[in-house]
Amino acid sequence: MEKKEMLQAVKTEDAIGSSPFPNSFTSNSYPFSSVFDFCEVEKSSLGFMELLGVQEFSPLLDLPQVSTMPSSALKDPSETAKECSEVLNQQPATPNSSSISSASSEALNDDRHKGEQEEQQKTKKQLKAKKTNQKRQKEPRFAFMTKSEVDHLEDGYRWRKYGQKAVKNSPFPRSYYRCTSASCNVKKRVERSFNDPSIVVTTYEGQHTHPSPVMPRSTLAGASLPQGISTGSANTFGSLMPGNLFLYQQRNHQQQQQLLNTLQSLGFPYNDSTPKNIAFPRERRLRNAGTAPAFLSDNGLLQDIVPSHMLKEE
DNA sequence: CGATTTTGACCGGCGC
DNA sequence: GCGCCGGTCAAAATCG
Repeated sequence: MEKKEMLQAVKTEDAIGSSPFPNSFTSNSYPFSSVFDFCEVEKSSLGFMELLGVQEFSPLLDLPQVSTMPSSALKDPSETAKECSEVLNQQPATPNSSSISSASSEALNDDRHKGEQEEQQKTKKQLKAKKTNQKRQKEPRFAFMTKSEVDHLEDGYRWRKYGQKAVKNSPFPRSYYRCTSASCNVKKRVERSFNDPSIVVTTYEGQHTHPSPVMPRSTLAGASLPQGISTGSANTFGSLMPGNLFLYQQRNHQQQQQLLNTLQSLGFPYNDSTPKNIAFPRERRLRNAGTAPAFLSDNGLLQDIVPSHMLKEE
């Protein structure tokens, strides 16, 4: 019911100002009017998982040289939506994009020499500093809000959890995941809204450097991209969308179509000819055990939307 | 037994 | 400088 309200609450006035979109998202093909544009997709109470909103943000981080970033302007608005403050927080690139931190940390360690340990720590820190510096600056991030019983939504990629932290002012922890594929450093944060525990906020960071292991090649990864959207970014989207859309189509053909239209209007790389045969490894069982009937066991409504040859294809 | 999760420690950034 | 906080590491535990 109140989803609309919530989304509006989350939607901030342009905290990032007139920031350009990432290189890969031109204004033509990706018609978000501001960084925090949302699509309200559906407010049915049917689903256990609903796509509530979509954010694309941190475009500034994609700029090649981000040396003079007014961090104050990028700091999260903090008032608008506490439950999403983390998502909105831009954390843009340290003001100095080079390697200052690593140098200083080395200096700090100088007096306490512990032989090997020190060296290890040094290298660790250097690595970490480099890593974080690079990542923080470059990776575009996308936040999705879904209504779901499960925290970690299946999106076609394999993730390894590498951390969990308590979220301030929230009883729900935030989990940190990393794509298990070697050389792919896409990250994902998952947390529950503290206002509405049924809502899961998933934040993706980075671009997959490989096709989804679950939906190999012809699915969403660049297959039907509007002009100007790179496959890299599209992968980030594409990897994410199917899970949500899939549930929709289980529910109602019309709703599914409506969702597709909405997403299309937002420039999502998704259209009718996009195959939607997605495998659901784990959560599938959970869903089936819960409110969902056995709709996931076959193509079901899938056939209403997807041309049959698509379903066969893989 | 390898892959994944858990969890406390650690680090850097930031505000005061 | 200090403390808080978000994010990450990595050893131990757990899972399949």
